[in-house]
Amino acid sequence: MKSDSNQLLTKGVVEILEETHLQKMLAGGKKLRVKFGIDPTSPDLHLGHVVPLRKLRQFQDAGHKIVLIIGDFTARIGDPTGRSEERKPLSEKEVKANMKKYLAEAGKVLNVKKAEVHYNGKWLNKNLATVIELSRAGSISQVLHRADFKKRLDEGHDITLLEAMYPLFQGYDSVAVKADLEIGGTDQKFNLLMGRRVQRYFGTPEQDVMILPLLEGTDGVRKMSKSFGNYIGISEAPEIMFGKIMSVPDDVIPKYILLLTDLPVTEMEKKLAGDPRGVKLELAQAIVGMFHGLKVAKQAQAEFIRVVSNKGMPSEMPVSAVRSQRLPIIDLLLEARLVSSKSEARRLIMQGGVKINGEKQSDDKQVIVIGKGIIVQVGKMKYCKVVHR
RNA sequence: GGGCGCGUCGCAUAGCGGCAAUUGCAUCUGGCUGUAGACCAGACGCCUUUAUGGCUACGGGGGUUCGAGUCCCUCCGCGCCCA
Repeated sequence: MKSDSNQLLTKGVVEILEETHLQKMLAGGKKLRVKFGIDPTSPDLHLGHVVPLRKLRQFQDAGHKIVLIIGDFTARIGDPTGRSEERKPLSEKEVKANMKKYLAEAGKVLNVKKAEVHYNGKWLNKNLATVIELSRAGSISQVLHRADFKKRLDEGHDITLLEAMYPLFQGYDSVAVKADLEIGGTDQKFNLLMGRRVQRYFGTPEQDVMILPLLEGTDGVRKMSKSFGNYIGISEAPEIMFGKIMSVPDDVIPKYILLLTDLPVTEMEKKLAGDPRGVKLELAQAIVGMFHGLKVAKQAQAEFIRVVSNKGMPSEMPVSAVRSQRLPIIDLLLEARLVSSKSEARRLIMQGGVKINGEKQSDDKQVIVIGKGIIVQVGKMKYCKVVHR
């Protein structure tokens, strides 16, 4: 148990403010209220989201209270962190539906039932007086100094006053829920610290802040994000998830081990030098196991080795039915939805990317007889069984 | 309110009137491999009788021209500067 509380503040943590204050609270046996903000616009969780969720779980296991804040109000403004995305206002219904899904997914890591869940619209939506008061808690110069605002202005983009208020709004959440500690990624540092400022302004005790690293995506360079297309979703099919983890560049593997698993980091790192593939298989199994169970993870691994390493056929593949018993190959590919246009089909055949029953096809004009069903392969990964309807 | 500028393939960029249109990233295919990673090569609007072929495309609409992403007018959207 002792070593646990050490790990709590150190493992996979970038920075804690105020660290000594937090240590004192823990040493005094205080049960903390640990705040974590959720964006209701993207219910699909990926491994990047799992990093803070795991940390929250650790706090939960140590007996602390997790307080989840669903930013239905702040989502309407859009967090100006990072790039400017178009932000469609979500209806209440959409938020509810998204959150149901989110909490179900988060439940694979966190014990959601034991956590408090709040919508920040509850205290921000109707209270103009609070909002006015809030706009005094921060200053223009302060906001302008924030790194990514500055960057955006320098790049010739604009920032609305409302966006500038974003950090204050979400900082007020800390007042509303009496947070002792807030957890977030490095990109959230400014926002997290604003929580402290707002709490001070409203005369309540200031929260501590724990900053966690951002996880790189499958490209190993940029942070994992849906818009970069480098994410590994936690609801993805086990085999897909397994394959994606295997494709992550080797040098970020230690980080994955540290942030996403309980595997011994230094030991694994040593092994990585000699047997990278083995370490990655182990990692992939641990992560897939976390969401799908160990048994499924083992199956996924076997499947990966069979299909990818040994270039075999997958044990299961989608089935497509086409209209006719005999079809020109191009129409066949199109009808089976393996390509999106005839031009693409021709191109793929030209490039030698199309196989039928394991045989490479090079004539784009031939007519294929379906018979009792054929196995069509496009590229390395796309398999499909085609039958006559 | 005044002055200036910008809107081109998923994103980003190039484009003295002859353009299916440059380059980078992403994507896809092939090769190679411990991997679906890296690296190398190629492809990347659609359709076809594959052709010095047809059609559709450069924010919307109109115009000039044999010919317009490129010039002109106008509308929409975005930005900068001054007030």
